Amino acid sequence: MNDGIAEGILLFCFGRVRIGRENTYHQFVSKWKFTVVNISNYRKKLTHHGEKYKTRMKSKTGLKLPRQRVNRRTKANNRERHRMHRLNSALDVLRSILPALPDDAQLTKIETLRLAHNYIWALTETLRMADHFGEIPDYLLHHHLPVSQVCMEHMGSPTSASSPECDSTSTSSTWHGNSADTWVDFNHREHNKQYWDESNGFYQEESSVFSFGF
DNA sequence: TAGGCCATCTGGTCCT
DNA sequence: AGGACCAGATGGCCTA
Repeated sequence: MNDGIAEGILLFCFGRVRIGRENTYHQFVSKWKFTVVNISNYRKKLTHHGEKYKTRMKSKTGLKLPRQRVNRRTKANNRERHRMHRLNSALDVLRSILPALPDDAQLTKIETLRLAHNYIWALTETLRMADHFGEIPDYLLHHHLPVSQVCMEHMGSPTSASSPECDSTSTSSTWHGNSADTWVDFNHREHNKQYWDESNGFYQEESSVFSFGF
């Protein structure tokens, strides 16, 4: 894979990154440089296992449970805690292999999954286009196109059907939703509003132009 | 202070 | 029976 293709993937994948609750996700991609998220800088919760919940448990139930049941519940809680830790570890691994943001802001869980989804789709699309045309498609590198237009142009392809912006098959309200999400055009540092367009089945941008180029 | 994100607890369900 | 998985509830931390 040459630098042009790699760059195209990065641009396409990071074309939009949710900035959500604060402006800590400064959008930037240094050419063909993947930065591993500094997981150690991620704010860790200063909680002691179960300590802060004992009070709630006691007041909520108000009952003295049989010792056997308490033991079972305790073991189940430990298993569940370890299961969630494994899940979080897997998410950390996923974050580490995704093209990372330059600062140490860590992607949230949902952002990690969405970015991974975008990334896989971009890789797949890039390979498909490279295989078909022998080069990276222009819209990944130079052209300024509305995202919806790019998606519409590829609505027929199997891979594009799974694109977050193009997915018209999903009925998940948590993925598309009906509310506007705030995204950033990282090339222009502009905040754009996206709306789920029910009639067309894709995100419609308030801003009409989306840049894929530097 | 409200809202977002998170860890944890909990009870239900399914599977081995 | 016990473990895995799931979703709802709860409360802490952080930021705007």
